[in-house]
This record gives sequence, structure tokens and C-alpha cells, in this order.
Amino acid sequence: MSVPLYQAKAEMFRTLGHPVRIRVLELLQNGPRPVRDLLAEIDVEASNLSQQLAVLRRAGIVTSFRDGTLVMYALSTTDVADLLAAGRRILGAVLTDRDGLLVELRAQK
Amino acid sequence: MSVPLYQAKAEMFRTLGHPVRIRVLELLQNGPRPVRDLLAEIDVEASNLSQQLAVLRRAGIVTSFRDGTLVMYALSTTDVADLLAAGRRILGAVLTDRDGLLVELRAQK
DNA sequence: TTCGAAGCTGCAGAAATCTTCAACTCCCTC
DNA sequence: GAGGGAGTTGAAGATTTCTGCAGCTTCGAA
Repeated sequence: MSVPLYQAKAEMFRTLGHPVRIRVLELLQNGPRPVRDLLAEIDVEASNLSQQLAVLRRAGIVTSFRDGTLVMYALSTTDVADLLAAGRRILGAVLTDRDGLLVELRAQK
Repeated sequence: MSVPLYQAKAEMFRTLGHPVRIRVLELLQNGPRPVRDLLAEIDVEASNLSQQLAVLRRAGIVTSFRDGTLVMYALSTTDVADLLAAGRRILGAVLTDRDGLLVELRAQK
């Protein structure tokens, strides 16, 4: 497997590694949305949101198009939903483990 | 949904956002491996690999245990394989799109 | 008990990423 | 065609992450 491929994969994941960007992707799972909607739900400055959207756009994870006065964003592929779901599962497993340890720790005392 | 949850998800993905860490996880998909094996395959300094393994350990994505003179690492949950697979699919979709554009661009000239 | 192999950790300089501000573009509507 | 709403962009300072070095611990063998 070529070395740059790991680079590409890592960049893919890193692109998702930001709370605002995760939030955007979760909102876009329900279909295309205008920036103004995202802005209304995400509590971040407009310019900051734009920056994060640009990161997702450059990575090819979302696409954007203008609809009259609004700019719409959409997931570029539905596979993104799978990725987020897999992430949730891992987080669940990890947190369960930790809670398990926590319980164990308490019982131990 | 609680705000810190986005933080946790983002951290999860960011943890995967490094070429060496991706490489490690892919190698661990085939079962537990000693550090020396990883080191033999990954072309990185030992201390650097240790740092990256520590990142994965802290995130709860891998676990480690000592086996005599060696330290073994393993995935903490098999869900990680799903995540990597989903990542590969997205990368495939994105690159295909780009190649499509590239072809289009050439045809256009 | 001393030595070497296998890893880990602390740290510091280098590099990448974040956030915010100011300025800018586009497209309606009047 | 002037004004304003909706977003984007560029840049700079602040923060975070990465990398490599030096030194340390642990375990097994001699």
C-alpha cells in the first residue's frame, strides 16, 4: 500500500476532528441545509463557520451550491453517515469500558 | 444532545488523524501485535511510535499488556475496523469524484 | 548483579490548526 | 445603481500537536 495513502486517510479523519465540523455533518445527514440554518443551530461566529465549511469542502466531504440568496451545503456522499455511526459505536464502547473501570474502582476501595 | 458530546466525537476522530496511528490500527486489525513488529513495519523512530501509541491508549482505542519481554497492543473494540472501512469508502468516493472532475477538465480544454 | 533489549516519558523547538477581525463578493430589492 | 443581507476570504496572534533527543524503567539472560 502506498505511503501517501495513509496520509490521505489520516487527513480524512483529521478533517472530522473538530466539534463544529462534526455538528455540521450530523445536521447535513438529514439533507441539504442553508448556511443560515447551520448558523442558527451551532453557536459559532459566521466567519468561523465559513472556515470550517471550507475545510469540509476542500476535503470533498461536502458540496455547496447557491440557491438564490442562500448558499446550501450537502454531504458529498451518504457514506459519511456510516462513518459517524461507526464513530458513535466506538465512543459508546470506550465510554462503557471506562464506566466499567470506574465502577470497579469504586467497588475496590 | 449535550455539547461536550461533540467534543468527545471530535477528539475520537482527531485521534485517528495521523498517518502513523492509522497504520498502527490497520496492522492491529489482524490481531494483537508486539511493538517491535509495529516498529519494523512503520518506519518511524521508536520514541515517536511510543508517543502515538500513548495517544491511542489514552483515547481508549487500543489496549496494551506485557508478554514477557514484549509489550503487546490490541484494538480495544472490533468496531474500529468498521470505522476504518467506512473511511476507506468515503476516500474512494471522494477520489472518484475528483478523478471525474479531472477527466472532465481534460476533456474541456 | 550486571548487562542489554524493549519501550516509555519529559521536554523543547518546529509545524500545523484555531479563532477572530476586517474587508470583500454576490445577489436581491427598492 | 445604491443599499443590505448572506457568506467568504485573508491574515495574524494564540493554541495545539508533532518530532526527535536524552534519560529512565523493566524484564530476562549471563
